[in-house]
Amino acid sequence: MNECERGIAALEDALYAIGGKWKLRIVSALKDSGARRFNELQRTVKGISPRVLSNELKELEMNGFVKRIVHAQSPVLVEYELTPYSDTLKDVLVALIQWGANHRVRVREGAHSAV
Amino acid sequence: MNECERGIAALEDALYAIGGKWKLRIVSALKDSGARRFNELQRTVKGISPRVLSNELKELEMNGFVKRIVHAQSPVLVEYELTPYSDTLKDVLVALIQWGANHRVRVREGAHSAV
DNA sequence: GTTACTACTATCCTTTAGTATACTACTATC
DNA sequence: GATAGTAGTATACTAAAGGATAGTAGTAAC
Repeated sequence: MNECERGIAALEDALYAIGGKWKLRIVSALKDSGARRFNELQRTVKGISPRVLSNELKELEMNGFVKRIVHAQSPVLVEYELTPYSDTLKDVLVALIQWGANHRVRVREGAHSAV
Repeated sequence: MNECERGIAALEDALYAIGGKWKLRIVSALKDSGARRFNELQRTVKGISPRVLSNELKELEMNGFVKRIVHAQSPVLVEYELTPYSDTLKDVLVALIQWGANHRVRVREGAHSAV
């Protein structure tokens, strides 16, 4: 595996971790509101189905972005919250947002702007 | 559309522009070698089918990353090359690669490392 | 004991992404 | 005139992502 291939692999790991329709919306919802329960999240993240929410939370947990906290009293209460590790995404997300916002304007303008 | 939604939209534009299995491999191939013809690219980017290569090149062109140059002599020769605009991806790609490389190590280690 | 909440899982379906491969229209070579 | 290269397109398929909706197991309130 040469340097270029390692770069592509790292890139794909990163894109896989934050890619898809819902992951960043869930992270965003948790960022805004702190710990949330499953059904609360389903109401907050508009349009997501419980199946998809469940899958995405598992992947977010596997990637270390989200912690699942079970409060064992009755009835069982489960909360999801962001980990400190999720903050490491900040720089890369800011870079993506800035580039994306600029790109959006550029494409809207029909790419007439120089360079 | 509030600020958060605009951020998500910008993010999705960015992820869409660089996402998928092939876009960055094509960009990478063009970066390494300068202008390339269609069939050259198909040989360089291992495993891509002509259909997908054709689709991806059209999207890359629409996004302003790639320029399609037709040399009208006979036989017709078509070359694809990166635009200066494609350089604007550099910072965001570097950030993604660094984060992804770190994340890969972290996940391999079973996420035992602090934070 | 019915209703409603908790946190999900299961099943099925549609849509999107990607793969495989044949084919076209043209030019050039042997 | 058969073969091979140019730059793709067309058709048909599989695989992965996501959507819709019903159901489960438990608790609690009315």
